[in-house]
Amino acid sequence: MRASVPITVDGLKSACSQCNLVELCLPFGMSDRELSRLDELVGARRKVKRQHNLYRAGDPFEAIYAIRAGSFKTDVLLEDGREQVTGFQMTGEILGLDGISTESHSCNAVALEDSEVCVIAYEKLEQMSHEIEGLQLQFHKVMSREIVRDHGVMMLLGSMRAEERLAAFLLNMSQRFTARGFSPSEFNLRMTREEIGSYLGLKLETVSRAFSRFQEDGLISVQQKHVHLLDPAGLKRLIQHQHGAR
Amino acid sequence: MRASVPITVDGLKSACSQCNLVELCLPFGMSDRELSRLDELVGARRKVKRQHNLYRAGDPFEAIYAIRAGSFKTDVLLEDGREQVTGFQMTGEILGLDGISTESHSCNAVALEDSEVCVIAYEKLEQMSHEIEGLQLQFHKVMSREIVRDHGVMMLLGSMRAEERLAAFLLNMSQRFTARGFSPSEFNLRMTREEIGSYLGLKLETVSRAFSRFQEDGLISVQQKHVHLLDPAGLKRLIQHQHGAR
DNA sequence: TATGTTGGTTGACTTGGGTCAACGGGTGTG
DNA sequence: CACACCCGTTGACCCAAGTCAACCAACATA
Repeated sequence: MRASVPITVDGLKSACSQCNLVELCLPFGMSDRELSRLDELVGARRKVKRQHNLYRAGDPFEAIYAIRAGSFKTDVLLEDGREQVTGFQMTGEILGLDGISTESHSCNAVALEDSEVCVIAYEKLEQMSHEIEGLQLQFHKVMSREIVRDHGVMMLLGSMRAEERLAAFLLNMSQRFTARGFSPSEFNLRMTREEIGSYLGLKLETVSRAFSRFQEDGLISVQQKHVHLLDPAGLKRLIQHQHGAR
Repeated sequence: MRASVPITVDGLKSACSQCNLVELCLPFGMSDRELSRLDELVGARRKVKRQHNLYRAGDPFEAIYAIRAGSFKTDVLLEDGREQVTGFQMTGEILGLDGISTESHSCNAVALEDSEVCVIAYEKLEQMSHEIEGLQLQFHKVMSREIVRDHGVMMLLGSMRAEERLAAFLLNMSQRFTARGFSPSEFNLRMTREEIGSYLGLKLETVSRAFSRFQEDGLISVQQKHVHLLDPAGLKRLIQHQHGAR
């Protein structure tokens, strides 16, 4: 199994006001004055090595985390060992919101590559939300966005066929890479076929076959984790007109 | 199609401090003093007739809603007409949180029976959250609970077989009816087989067959929307040991 | 540089749940 | 009170995706 949680707290404070992820992360839309006050909020950074947990289901909830570098997956486990990946998170996205409701985390967060997060003590966030106008609103928006995103995944899992799911997944990845200044059409996935499958409610073989099919059809070219979207419009079309779907 | 939105605003103010849903709803865990201040927050009640929309995807976001009586479903639609029910909501539960992120609603909320909601203007909620200690925390918990709930549905859609899904659904309904002081083992569903199917990612025929199967096996007795859980432990077992699942 | 291990692909076969169709019972409306 | 329509049930058939298995490529470790 995985090694236990490595807590590597850097002494250096993170500065939101200096961070190039501002327009993706919690501080989005806040004034300069508010931003500088926000710097107090972010306590420290923490490095998480590939395959290590940022937190586990059942851990007491104390902080939320903004991804500064790298990427994560979150998953929930059933008693009988079945796993469901509930999301993949990239830089600027917030992890740990699930923990607020019961004051303990309800899922596992695992780094897909060596990563670094900003630790935001929840108590402090609550307190500063009372003071900083824009922070409360922005935090609510972040939570709301997570809810909307989850509804999208439910749509995908509940009413799309295998190839539609993968197409939607690839387009979503593309869009998120684009928002981070990377190529919309060419990127390296950080997760395995099995993790993609778990997220999409499919077996890894089905994911692999769908990749191959897309390649045959000239929609993409894939080699291992490297994906090149050759015909994004074609992928979109695939989702819209269901081919006789469920 | 459905009739357009009927806005029936009662003049009478709702009083959280007088409401018997306190321990289920937004005010949960707040002090008496805080509770009485909360009464200002809830502007008016609004009645929504069966099959009518409380709000629709695209509507500008202005308020969230606490269900005072009745029940709702929320759903998202794809361009090609596919529908996915994202949730069923009962008294004391909060609707509309999806709207915060983009300032417009991302799903439809439809009453499953003649219902009534408390209208909570979002602006006012924001403002009062700055002032009332417990309100902000409680609101965050409500949002977080929604996220956790959605993860549960993703688990269900992504890694359970048809009968497991229905069993999980029935146990969830039972638990929620219990929390509202109704029988844990006998209740009337408010939604059709098709709506259950959409929620569970199944066709209505499959839902119907699973109901029949459970009845044959002596786990439940069903007649139309009336359900009697004869062997809840058996239903739980059905979920835990997958019978050779996907 | 060898070597084990993990991740990905592909094929052959099986099956759970979707599809199509017929039918019967409830219920809400005029 | 009657009629229509919607809702639920059941059967027969089919297909998308799961299962099982073999194999290969990449990569990490010795």
